[in-house]
Amino acid sequence: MAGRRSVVEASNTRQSILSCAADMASVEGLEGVTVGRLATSLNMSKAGAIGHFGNKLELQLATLDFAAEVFRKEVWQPAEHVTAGMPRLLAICASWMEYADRPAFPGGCFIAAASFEFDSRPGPVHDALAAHMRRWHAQLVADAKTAVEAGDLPASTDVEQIAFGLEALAARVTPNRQLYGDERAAEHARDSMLNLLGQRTRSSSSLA
Amino acid sequence: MAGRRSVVEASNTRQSILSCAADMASVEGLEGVTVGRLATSLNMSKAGAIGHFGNKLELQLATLDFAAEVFRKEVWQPAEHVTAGMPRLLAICASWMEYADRPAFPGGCFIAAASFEFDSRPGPVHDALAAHMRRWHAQLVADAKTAVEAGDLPASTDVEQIAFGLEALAARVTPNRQLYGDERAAEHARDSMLNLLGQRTRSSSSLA
DNA sequence: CCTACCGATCGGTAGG
DNA sequence: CCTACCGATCGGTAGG
Repeated sequence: MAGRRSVVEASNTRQSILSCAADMASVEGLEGVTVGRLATSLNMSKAGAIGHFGNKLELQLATLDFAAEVFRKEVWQPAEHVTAGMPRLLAICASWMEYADRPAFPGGCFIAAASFEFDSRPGPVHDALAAHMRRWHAQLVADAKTAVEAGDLPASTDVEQIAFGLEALAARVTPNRQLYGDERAAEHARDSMLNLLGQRTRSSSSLA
Repeated sequence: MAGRRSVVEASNTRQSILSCAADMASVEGLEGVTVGRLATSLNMSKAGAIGHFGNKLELQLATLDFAAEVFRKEVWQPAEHVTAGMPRLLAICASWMEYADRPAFPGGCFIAAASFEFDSRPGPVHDALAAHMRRWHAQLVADAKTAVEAGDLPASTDVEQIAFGLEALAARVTPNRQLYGDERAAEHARDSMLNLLGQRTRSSSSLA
């Protein structure tokens, strides 16, 4: 083993560490990832694992960014080039629910879990998470506004309420499936989303 | 200070410990409550604080039950004697959103946070939490069924979807308020709930 | 990226 | 309900 590695190897190692940290954090929380167990799980020394980041806070921030990038690629990127407004809202809901149904991390959606872990804990992780979520929230609000202007949502629509509703429904998929074994959680979320968007099709009850 | 206390005093102490533990857990998670900091916060010794429960797991289970009882009293009890079906669903949503808007614990709704902390962590806390939530879920489903039978919801209604949607919307109030300062989170949740229940009143936008 | 180490805190217990 | 203590693990660092 051992010795210093090349820049490329170091970058690969860094990604491996972040992937492992994100997996652990999705199950035990971002605060629950300890340097010791992370290193053991990677077959590395503690100094080797944490050295790429400096300290635990920086590791947490890097892990959050890693998971946020996965989330962006899986949920937002597929809908990026869809027509703004209702078409894009529906595309986002579709990719979001596919992701919620088959999450990239063993403990389920990382972002949803982190938003409950750090909502009442001030600090850099809270702030970084809020910044990510504000961007996504603004995107939902913008598309809802466009949908109103296009006449796809009633003029009386509260676009903030729409965004809130979609976020709430998406986040609940993991806990409801994992807590009381509701295998249809993503389907319920999807149907409720369509309901909030006025696309009430109670019969179209299959995913994908 | 010190010395053993009477049964009544011990019971009071026990409640004080649980109240303090629930406050801490609502902010830092149930796993984040350490015996040492709990004791310090209570001006007690570690042995004094944990002695009432035996070990940390038993403390966690007792804290969960404590918070669940607060939740039951605040959310379910006010609606207990309301007519089953849609009237009771609306009453539950009302008390639920009042509670979400003014939660009993500094970190917000304890139950919602715990359901994200323990959804992917097997063990006694997961199981106890799931048991509580299953009871509440069954209550929502039962009232939704009654509402369908009474004609207050369409015959095609998926009652599981209704329960899922209400749970999702209620749980999201705390994180959205605390992460990006949405003071209208409870209001958005309430309006979305009414939407899911077919009581779409986009103009009635004031709480309580 | 490793070994070897630091002080602090963890959950828990013996004994009073 | 306290003091005093246990081994284990925490985050972090020096030095190579």
